[in-house]
Amino acid sequence: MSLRLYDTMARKKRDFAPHDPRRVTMYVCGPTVYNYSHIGNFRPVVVFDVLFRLLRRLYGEDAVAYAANVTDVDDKINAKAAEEGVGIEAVTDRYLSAYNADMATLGALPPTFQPRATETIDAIVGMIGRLVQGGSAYAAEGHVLFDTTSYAGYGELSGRALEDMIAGARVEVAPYKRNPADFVLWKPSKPGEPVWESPWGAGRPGWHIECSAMIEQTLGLPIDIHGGGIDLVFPHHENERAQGVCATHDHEYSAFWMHNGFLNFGDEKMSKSLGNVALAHDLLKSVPGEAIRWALLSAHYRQPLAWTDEGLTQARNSLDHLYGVLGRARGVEAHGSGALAEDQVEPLLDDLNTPAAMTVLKKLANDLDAAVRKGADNASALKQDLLALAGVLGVLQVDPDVWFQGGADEGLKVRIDGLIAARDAARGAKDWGEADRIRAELTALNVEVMDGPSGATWRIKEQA
RNA sequence: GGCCUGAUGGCGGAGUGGUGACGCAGCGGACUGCAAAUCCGUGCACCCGAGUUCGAUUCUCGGUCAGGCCUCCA
Repeated sequence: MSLRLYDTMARKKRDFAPHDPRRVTMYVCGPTVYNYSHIGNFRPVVVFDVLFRLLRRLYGEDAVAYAANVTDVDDKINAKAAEEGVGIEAVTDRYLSAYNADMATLGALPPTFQPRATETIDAIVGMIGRLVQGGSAYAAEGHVLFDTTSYAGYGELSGRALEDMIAGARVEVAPYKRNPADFVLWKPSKPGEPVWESPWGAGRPGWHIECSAMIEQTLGLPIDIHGGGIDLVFPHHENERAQGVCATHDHEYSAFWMHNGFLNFGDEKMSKSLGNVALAHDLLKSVPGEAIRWALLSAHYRQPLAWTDEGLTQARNSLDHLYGVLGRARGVEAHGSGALAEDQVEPLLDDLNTPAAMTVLKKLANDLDAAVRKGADNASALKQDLLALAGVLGVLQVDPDVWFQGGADEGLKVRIDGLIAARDAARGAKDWGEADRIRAELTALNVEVMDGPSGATWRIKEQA
């Protein structure tokens, strides 16, 4: 079975075939770095990381070029920098490094490229120049605007007609626009804001053109897959596509458009204006990144995902179970072909069905557990399959001890080992009172003891 | 107002024109000094109405509800 992906433009699943199997290209819209990102920002990060991992398995580790950009020129960044009385680099550097650190904690591989808008200005100016020359864009009062009537395909991606948009336009139309739907490619900077030279006057790029130029510079057009949150379909991706097609005289800009659904926070939409933000940066202080990753993948990427404490707890419980199996299978050496078994990746090949893939993963884990218990000889193959699938999902990548005991520092570990030894001695002497007293002491340390045939093991309990 | 999604058991969540996955939680049992972990057992959920059909949760139409986009919120 081959990879099938839902294409927003076609509004159905299509068989995926890259332009060049030796260089599969994927681009995902990244953050605007003016603050810590809330958890919803990381859904596309994790979802497209799974796709990145899957493509690497299918086409080869070095055959996939994945670019995730960073917008580091923007009104909000300017505002933040002004507020703090620092240059925009101070703001963008701070939040970009936090973002990258959080991304790593969530188990996302670094993208092949992480282009920044400020490092792409030449390419942006060049692309705008081509658009002006080709008659798709025009300069007016220091701005350069894209002429939406110049591209007949405008509206095809988001499925809206230009007339509808004009009729429904609620925003006051700037006087220098020829058509209400025209959007800015270049605009003058306000005093004190970052500024770059251009043939149309000093200024800075509009948001949409940044992405198109970064794609062209890092991956080349057209690309195979363009991803992002579903809210970006219009206007951002519609505009990108219009620019990209007009600037390259190509018929397509991206062969596939993929969009992940929204993350909801309880009943309310998660939004900064409502103030119910959950910053991933804060969440990661108390919840393992892997549990957040699991929770983010527990619904199909196109479905809306309700973000709740209970969901996180369920994610931790599932991982506890899986790591428990791996711990018991510690002595089993995983070997096999190393290839992904067809029926096991099948859910992922079907438009990245991560919940179904997780079901397969749990099934493999249960089979492995039973095989280990019975000493069956298919244990190593099962372990191999389990780890291979987990590798595509980007989970179960650490030693079970790290998962269960990762929250303990060395001093605590020594203390715990001492208590366990004392308790073993008491149990050996059938002094149950003493044994239970020690267990209570361990419980107070947030440690849970598990007696097994080969001695007691322990783990850090969840921070409830 | 326009366009577009979705509605599955206590919770999460796949999938399918015909004996309703799976996980979490719960309950009963085994095991255990007692626990934990593990194992065995246990759940008769597919928004409403009409239609198509031998048969619909799955297809069609209508409705209700929820959500998204239409404004540089992922």
